[in-house]
Amino acid sequence: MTASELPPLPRLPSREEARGRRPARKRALSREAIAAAALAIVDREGLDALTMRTVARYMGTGAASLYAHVASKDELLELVIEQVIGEIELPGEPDPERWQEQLKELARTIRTVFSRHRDLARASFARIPLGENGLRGTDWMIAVMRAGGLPDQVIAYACDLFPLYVTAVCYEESLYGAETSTEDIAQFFDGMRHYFASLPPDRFPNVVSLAGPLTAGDFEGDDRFEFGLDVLLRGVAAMANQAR
Amino acid sequence: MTASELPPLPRLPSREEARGRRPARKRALSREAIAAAALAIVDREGLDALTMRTVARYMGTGAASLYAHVASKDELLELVIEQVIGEIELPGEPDPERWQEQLKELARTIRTVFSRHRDLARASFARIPLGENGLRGTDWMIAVMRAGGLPDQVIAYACDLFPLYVTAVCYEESLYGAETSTEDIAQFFDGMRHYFASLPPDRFPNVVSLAGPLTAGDFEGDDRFEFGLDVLLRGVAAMANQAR
DNA sequence: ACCTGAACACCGTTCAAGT
DNA sequence: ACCTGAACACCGTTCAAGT
Repeated sequence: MTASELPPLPRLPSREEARGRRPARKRALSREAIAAAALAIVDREGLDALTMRTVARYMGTGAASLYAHVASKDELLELVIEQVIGEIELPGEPDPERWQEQLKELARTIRTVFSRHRDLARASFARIPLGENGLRGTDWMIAVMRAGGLPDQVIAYACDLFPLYVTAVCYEESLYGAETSTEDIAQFFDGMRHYFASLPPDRFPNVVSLAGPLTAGDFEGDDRFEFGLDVLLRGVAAMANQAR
Repeated sequence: MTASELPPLPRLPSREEARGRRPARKRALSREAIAAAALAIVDREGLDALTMRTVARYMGTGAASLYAHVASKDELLELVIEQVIGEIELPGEPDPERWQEQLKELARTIRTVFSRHRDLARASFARIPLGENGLRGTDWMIAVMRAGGLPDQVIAYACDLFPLYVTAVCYEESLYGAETSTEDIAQFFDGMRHYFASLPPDRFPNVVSLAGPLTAGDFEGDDRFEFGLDVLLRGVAAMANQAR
């Protein structure tokens, strides 16, 4: 679990860089404890409740004490996300016969894992996972797509595109928070259908006539999510024998 | 531009609903002025600088005064986003011969428009555009895909999927903020390639060997973005003659 | 009816002072 | 060397009091 063997992470230059700020010495144990506390708070009360102060209170200290082990709230989030990515179990050995299905399996697992942690996906989105666990996943994806016989550049771009899609969906879905009941969501979709259906047909003829399908896909099921996976895999598969 | 002719928007129930809060009477002119000020601040200093206080200062009042015209900061953001969506010019009449290219054109335009407004995409992501301008775009997309002969449910899901992809990319790209120079980005990608290349090959063999392609796609050009568009369109096109 | 100063209940982060 | 109380410079939103 230690990142000590990995080379230092590449970063965009930050403003503080100039005035020679040294990263504080940190004890591995405490970093993990802080990350665990942070995740517990997210799981219990959601991302908005995650505050340097709430984490500190959870651990019986003041917020300032955390900065001895963690450089910023952003670094703390990175820690929490890396840990959650670690929960993702990869499907089995890459199988040339089933590479598409295996990629879908991974996507479904990622979605499941994030759904266990409230709206953490919101913080995870748009972060390149360069830690151990993220790399493990990327390495596996490459292996699977190589088994599928895809060209290198297609594989490389797809390694961005798949997680982008999955985490974007997770982000969206996390907005129907834990406090929003299934009925509330159903009613919201119902309301949206009625809204679309009652729009002026001269101005939005297609939206009006497609009100039903636009608001279909029960959010209990996975129709929308599976549709996106299908599209991505068919699209990528179509690039199997092609220079790009 | 007025939404007065549209039916009321469907919403998820909010906590305040219970205690019977009335939406304040608002003067259309001031709402627009506030939205214009907000957009000006975003354009000049970025989304983080957009604050009820900065908007108020910009207009020569206190923050509290804004609440006579706008229910919350979130509503203000919605206003700003609707206005920016209005900047998106739709490609011409749907053409059955060119429907795929036309959809790509729209995607490129959306990306261009958002790139004009700093990191506003961050706020726009995961919002369903139910206003005039968003509906206009959705109606057009449906028309184009109908010209392409796609099944209704495929069209409906694709109306979610395309904007999801485009805004997700915009979100990501907005993280390389205006203050990050092209060289900084190039160096970051360089650093990432070296990072991948210097990982332990026994643990991450595929990442190591694919370090080049993984970090390819100059961010000046649009390779990555175009790859995603290609995948989406090939995938959706593959569903043309299929029950779903 | 509209506007607003002041306040409330928060933030992330810093830093001098303690142990 | 590590920890922390207090402070700094902010937030979104409310509300009593003004006009």
